Amino acid sequence: MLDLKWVREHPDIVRDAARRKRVNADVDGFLAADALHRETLTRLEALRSELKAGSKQLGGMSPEQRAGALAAQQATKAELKQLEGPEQELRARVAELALWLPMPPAPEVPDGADDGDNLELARVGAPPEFGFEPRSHVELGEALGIVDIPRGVRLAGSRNYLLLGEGARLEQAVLQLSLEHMRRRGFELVSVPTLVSDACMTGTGYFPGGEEQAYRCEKDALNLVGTSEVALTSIHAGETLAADELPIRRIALSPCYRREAGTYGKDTKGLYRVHQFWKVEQVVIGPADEDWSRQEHQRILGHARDFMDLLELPYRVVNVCTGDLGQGQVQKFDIETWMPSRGGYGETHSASRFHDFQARRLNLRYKPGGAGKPRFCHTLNNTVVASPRVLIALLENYQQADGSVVVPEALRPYMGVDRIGPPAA
RNA sequence: GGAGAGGUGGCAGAGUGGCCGAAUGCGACAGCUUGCUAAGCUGUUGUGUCCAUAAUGGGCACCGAGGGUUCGAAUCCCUCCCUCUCCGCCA
Repeated sequence: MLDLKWVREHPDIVRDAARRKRVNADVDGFLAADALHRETLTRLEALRSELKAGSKQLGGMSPEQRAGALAAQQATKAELKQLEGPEQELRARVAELALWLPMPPAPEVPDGADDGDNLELARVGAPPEFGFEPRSHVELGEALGIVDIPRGVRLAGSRNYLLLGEGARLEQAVLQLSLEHMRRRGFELVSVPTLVSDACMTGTGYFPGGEEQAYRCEKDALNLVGTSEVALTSIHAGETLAADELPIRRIALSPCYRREAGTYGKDTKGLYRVHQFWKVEQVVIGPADEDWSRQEHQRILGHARDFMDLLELPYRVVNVCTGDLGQGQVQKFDIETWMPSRGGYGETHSASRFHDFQARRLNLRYKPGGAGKPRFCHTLNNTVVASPRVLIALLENYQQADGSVVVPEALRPYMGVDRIGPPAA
């Protein structure tokens, strides 16, 4: 959500943001509906004022005086009734259109149509050189008996999978290591609901627009989250926090559910694009301070980079272009990790900065120090690690000629072994 | 799931149709008094939105949410949500 007063004063900036972000927001439709609504509201409130004053007088009148005054009151009321319907419709229309307005991207966001136009900012580590024909994570995992996609599909349809034995343990090891990694950085671990209300989905910006991507439990009007960001960011919705409570830095470990509608034929092989996965997500709620917000964005990006360094995986960081930016995001950095079977880098992390976009929708505020009025917080989030996607990188980058997979140093205390396999002949 | 009770301002708590945007108390803020602390006295103290403005002002809305009755609703009616107590079920 944008500050609607600001939108009225800067329609060009919003139009430009919509064009560059390739989002379908009806800026002019919004402006027209908004103007008409305010005009209607002014007339309506004038009538209400009149009616109210009349009612007050009626209270002190004698029965004879009443009869005449009542007729006038009823006429005013009839006129009021005629305006109420249109006013409500207009108000709803304005609110609906406002939900689609895009947050203008930060100045350093590159212009572009899609992820092909993202700008590489850094590259860390080198892709491994294999003295043999490297295998994909699917080939490795099936041979080792730790990944079973056909049976996963049998249980729950396409894009489902099973991890078994050392595969499931490797997943738990990465997740546990990441929790410890973030604990050291002062983040509070929270266990959150993964079935949430529409208010949470709308508040974080996933609705309207993302309904097709979410699993919906219609009976209870609840939605399975695609990321724990939704719950984590919504925790203090409707509250006014004290300045000294900020920033709030939290992580959650949760299952994530995505329908992946409209991705038929895309990334169909393996564990890259699946309906259900685990993710440790970092969310920060901070003060309305652009400089702080930018610094924090770098910090949460850093936490994820450090984690990839800990796993000793080659990755790069990209500055996501306007066309690949979400409606509410002001700026986004993705971490892409080297995946030999793709012959390239695949997205494993996404660090977003929202300014006050989510906070406005959630009505998430804080009282600045001193006697200031409450202000909307700034929110940010980034992945710490997501599995099984990270397993692709681990299995493929650490594979050996004999089909075994070396466990990176940092994971060994959690795994109890330094190698998975080799597969039985 | 069944039965009952209840949701009022930062908090506690009155208010059963007009004099209620809401008593009273506590808290908070400002001033006075006091050698310090404590106490006492006086005053102020909700939010949102719209309109006009140089500051300032005015209208409207808000007593869990939405709808209804009425000239007029915190108060009456309907629906929903949430909380508490008891019973049932259950990881």
